[in-house]
Amino acid sequence: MFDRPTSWDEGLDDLQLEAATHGDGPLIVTAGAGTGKTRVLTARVASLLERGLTPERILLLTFTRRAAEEMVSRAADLVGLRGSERPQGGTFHAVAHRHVAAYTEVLGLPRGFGVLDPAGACDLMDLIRGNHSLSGGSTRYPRSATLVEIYSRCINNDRVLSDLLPSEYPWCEPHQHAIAGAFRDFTNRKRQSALLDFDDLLLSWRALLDHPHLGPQIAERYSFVLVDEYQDVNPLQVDIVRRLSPDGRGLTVVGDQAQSIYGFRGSDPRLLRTLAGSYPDSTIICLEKNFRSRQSVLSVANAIRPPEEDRIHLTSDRSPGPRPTLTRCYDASTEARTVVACILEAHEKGTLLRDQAILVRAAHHSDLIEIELSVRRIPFRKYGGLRFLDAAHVKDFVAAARLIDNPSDDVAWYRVLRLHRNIGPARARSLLEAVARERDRLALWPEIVAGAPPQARTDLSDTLSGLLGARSAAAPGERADAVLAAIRPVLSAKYHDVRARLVDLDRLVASANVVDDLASWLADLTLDPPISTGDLAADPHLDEDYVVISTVHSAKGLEWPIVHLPHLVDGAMPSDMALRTPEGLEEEHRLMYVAVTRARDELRLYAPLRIPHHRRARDDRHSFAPLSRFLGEAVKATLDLIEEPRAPVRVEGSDQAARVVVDIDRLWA
DNA sequence: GGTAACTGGGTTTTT
DNA sequence: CCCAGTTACC
Repeated sequence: MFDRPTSWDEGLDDLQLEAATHGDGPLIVTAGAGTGKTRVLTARVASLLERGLTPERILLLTFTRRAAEEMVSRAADLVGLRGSERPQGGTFHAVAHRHVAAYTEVLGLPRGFGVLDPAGACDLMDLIRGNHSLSGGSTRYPRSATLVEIYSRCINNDRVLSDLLPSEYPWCEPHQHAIAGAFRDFTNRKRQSALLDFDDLLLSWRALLDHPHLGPQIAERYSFVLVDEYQDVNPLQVDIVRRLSPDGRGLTVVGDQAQSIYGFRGSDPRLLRTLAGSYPDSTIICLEKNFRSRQSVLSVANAIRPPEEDRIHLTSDRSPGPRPTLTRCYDASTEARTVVACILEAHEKGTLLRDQAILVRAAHHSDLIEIELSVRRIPFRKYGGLRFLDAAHVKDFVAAARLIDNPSDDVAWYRVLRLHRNIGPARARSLLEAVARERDRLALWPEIVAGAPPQARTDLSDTLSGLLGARSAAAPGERADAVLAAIRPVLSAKYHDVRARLVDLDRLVASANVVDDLASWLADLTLDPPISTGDLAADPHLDEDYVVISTVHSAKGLEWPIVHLPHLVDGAMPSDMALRTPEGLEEEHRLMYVAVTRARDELRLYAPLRIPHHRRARDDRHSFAPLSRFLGEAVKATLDLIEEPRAPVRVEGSDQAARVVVDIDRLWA
């Protein structure tokens, strides 16, 4: 019946097996870091499939698309399922997009709606903030990125602006009225432009599930709904899950409160804790057996695991392994040299570069390390931080491509118009006013050109006629090609380093060759942006060896034999940006826990005495201790593991500060 | 009235 | 390095 290379239950321990084979009552798996929750989910999907459940009846919601694909395809392989018959899987946003796009009429949405990414949302907010006395004058107004953030928080946490503002954004409170006006305008403009931002996707999905007939019908399509990383859902996503499985039948949720690190996106660790209460007949399985790390790494992890109700204590059968180290460095550049020296040392002892990762709180914390790596010609790859889609030229291209299918898209128009010389914000705005959104503005391009300043007309008409021409190309690849051809001249005029940028775009265009239609390709690109241009490259060399640099957030769910954690200094880790509220510090604490538990064998902590940016705590922030309490815990735990410290080691222990100096000679080097 | 070119201050995390 | 604010030019 099934062609089964390996059994899906192979190597699972009793608890994991229990979770994987659980019946259809609500199941909550609390899984500490490295306890095999991915394996459990995969095995559960495989076991359901083996029981004969049709793949379409299973929905797997994950945090990244990669995780979904990995689990779904592994489960399918385990039971020998082939081809197109696969369970449905994806991020909340990707699945929302799928459902919403299938029911546009019911939702009163335009058929060819576009997806507005966060950067686009900022552009739109920029476009309208002037109308709401949120710019100009001598006052300092919230930046458009902040406005979008506030907007998103209101939606994802179901909180009213007047309630959210005083507690979370007190300095914006004086502008509350203007902000409310801007938000109203913001939603209107999105509607008029046939655009849905990330929040709208979730809102629309929830609305669809609330539909009296369709909602239950859609929910009943799935006998089993599995949610990964539940600690990172926000109230809006909780609503969606509840509607997909009102009584909890067939619902499986996996998560770890101590790894909830997306508060800024509205998630709240309490949502996992209170879930059991809302499904009274739920089964809770708690996984504490760690299969990833050496005991010495776990000792540090357990020491800093934030005290929660679940009392998870990780244990491992693996040998203790080398003790974690904490290295104090004089400043950030000493630190950079130290980290790189450690990487090289491990490399010479036989650890591949790609088995080592450098994890940082904020993308720019690795700046000096990146320089040091480049100088020493050590290849590295960076995840998190600036994304491919954030590069100006990529945004230009995507905007131009969006106009083809959706000529009412104000955000895209605004960007494309401003690409041209002598067209700035003000002219772009007035040109847009000239042709009503309801008409096909791309076909009416001569009207737009006529309104442009004379110096800009030739370029503008070339671009716009080129874009209109692109529309007649049938294949998505050809269309993308034509779009690039249409904007190539203006790009050359705008960027002095066009050549490098065109290489990126050529690669992007090439990837459009294998898709069915351009609009959904753009939506996919927006919902799951490639992390770097490298991701678009056809075939990465298998023998390629590089160090991974990643933000802790982007490292979630991943592991490496050796993990380096630099920049453990107040202001950086924990980030002083997070210290506005007590919950902020708690989340930083969990972030540290996530970082530490990425290590399989070796953990190396680095703490510079000073960092380049001399920012001081502001009045509206809680002042912080010289060394935060969780680093103190890590230090103590690390010290406990050091049997014979190499002198000179100095320890100053108090609740406020505990520090070790291991590499004191570095100070004078 | 609007654009381009320059200056100075500030930099979290991401679907 | 990106953004906002300023100034000099069209």
